[in-house]
Amino acid sequence: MMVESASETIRTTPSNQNGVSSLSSQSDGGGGREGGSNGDTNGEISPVDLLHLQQQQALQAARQFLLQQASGLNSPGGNEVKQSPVQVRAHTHTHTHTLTHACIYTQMHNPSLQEYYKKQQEQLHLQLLTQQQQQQQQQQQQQQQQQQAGKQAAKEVNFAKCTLTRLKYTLKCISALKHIFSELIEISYNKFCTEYVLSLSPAMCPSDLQQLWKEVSGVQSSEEALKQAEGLDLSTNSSNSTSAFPKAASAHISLHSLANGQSHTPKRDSHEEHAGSHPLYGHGECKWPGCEALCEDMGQFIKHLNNEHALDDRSTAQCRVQMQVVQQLEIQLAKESERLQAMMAHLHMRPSEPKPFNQPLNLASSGSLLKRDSDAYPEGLPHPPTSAAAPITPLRQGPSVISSSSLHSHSHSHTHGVGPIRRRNSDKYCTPIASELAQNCEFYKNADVRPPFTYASLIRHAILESPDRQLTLNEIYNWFTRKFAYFRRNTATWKNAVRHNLSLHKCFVRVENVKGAVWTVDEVEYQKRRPPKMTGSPTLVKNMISGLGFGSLNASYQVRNALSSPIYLSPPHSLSHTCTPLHTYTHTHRHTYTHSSQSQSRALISIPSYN
DNA sequence: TAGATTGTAAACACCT
DNA sequence: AAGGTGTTTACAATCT
Repeated sequence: MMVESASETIRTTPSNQNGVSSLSSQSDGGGGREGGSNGDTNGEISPVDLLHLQQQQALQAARQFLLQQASGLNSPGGNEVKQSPVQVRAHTHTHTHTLTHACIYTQMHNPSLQEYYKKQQEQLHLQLLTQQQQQQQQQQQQQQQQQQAGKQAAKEVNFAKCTLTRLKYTLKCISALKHIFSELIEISYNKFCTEYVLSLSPAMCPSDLQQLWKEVSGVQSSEEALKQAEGLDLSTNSSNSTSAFPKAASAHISLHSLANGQSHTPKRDSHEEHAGSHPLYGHGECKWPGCEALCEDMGQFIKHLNNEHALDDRSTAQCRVQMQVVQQLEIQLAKESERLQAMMAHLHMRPSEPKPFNQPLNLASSGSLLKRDSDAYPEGLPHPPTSAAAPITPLRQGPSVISSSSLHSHSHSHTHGVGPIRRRNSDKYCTPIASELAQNCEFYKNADVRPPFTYASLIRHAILESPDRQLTLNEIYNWFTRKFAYFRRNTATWKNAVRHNLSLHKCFVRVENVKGAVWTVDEVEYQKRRPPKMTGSPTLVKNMISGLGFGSLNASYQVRNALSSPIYLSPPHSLSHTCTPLHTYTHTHRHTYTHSSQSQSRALISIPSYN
């Protein structure tokens, strides 16, 4: 970003060639003050002012030239450097410094430019000498004019001499500055390399870095680079380093490839290489770390790859560095993910409560509680992601996640001032429970956040997720505790709610089994539940439609009911009912049935046979 | 505003 | 007797 803005500024700078007044206003390196109305309103410029201007012009020219040294390295054939330094307008010193660093980072990794840079330095020297001569000539002319004028001649000559002395001194300073800059360029590059690896490898000790860079970099020893980097003022350069980082980072490490989970291991397989695209080739450049060689087409790139990045010690070392980079990024990702979960868990947890998030949780350990946990995820059913790399977006629907700080207040029985949590928002927000759980599996496992689903939908999900589409009550309990950290406490409350829901909703059918009673789901009854109207946010509706790939609201309407647990589409039994027009449903008051009638109705319900 | 839905609590019965 | 399971009722909050 910084580099782009810097180059943009550089491009626009030459066009800003204004008059003297503009120059004088810009020439103040520190202030940047407006105006420049320092007395020359009559258009008459005194020799002293002229000398002063020339002196400043010399300084600005030097600054601008250094700028062009950095920015012009991309276009060696450009003639900008031959432009008269007097005509060049300079930026403020701070800006120049920043731009120079930004450009340095992006340019100096190419060793082929070193030679060009030396030539530019020679040209700079020559130009400085020429400028000095011109200024001396102008000085002499002015002195003659002053002598002809007769008045204050001696005084002005003395002043001019002093100015000339100052000018010479300034030129010396510029020359020295130029030398310092040339050294700084190398230092900055090495410093960048070191800082970049340090930023990616916080766990790596300097000796490791030294070893890595010693193996990879043939330009300068890493020890030297580290020494020089340590010698730099990090505080003053940090902004420049940071701002210049993205472009520079891309020069060494193709982050695009990293994002795709690809390593930079050279693919020497001809099949890979001759494909339409290559992870190491993009935008006409070789993406090999630190290469950026221009290749017109894939064939040329392949040739370049085989020639320049063949299997040798250097490529192997670079590969090792890249592996370290990827490793560190993965570690960093894991740490950041853990931090995110901790933050989210904290934001939804009373401070005084124990943190179940910290409990070691995994399916293997918690699953031991289950009798049939080994077949809890049969093939053909969507297994919830267990990888820590699973996308964690539990709060993308903020209101759907209920603060558990209020949830825990249910211990105060019937004190509804703080009150138990009502109404899960999953239905309202049309979130398919299976996809939600699949996406945020790890989050709900670890964070003490109440899942934004009703007990009924959760129970149904648990039952239908099981291989036999049936679970005992205890297995349902275990599913809750296994899937949600929130249900690992206050067991009496939610277990009672589970039992309550199982008994209350006709969609849950109790079946006497050999091993005892198991619970199944009657999809017919479940679909009969009055669907929430789609009067919510149009965005939610739209997202749901687009997310599910259905084109009509009616379809999404049905899908919402069928896909509150998408896996349930698979049984033909339930599938046949997902197309039932839901608006024709007439709800029956559930509280009116008696125990006997309920038992009777249950007896009449054919038990779904998913086997 | 009424009715439906949902969560919570509790009482009770039955079973192991 | 204790605990688990299942049923039912009551109440309140929220939503339609």
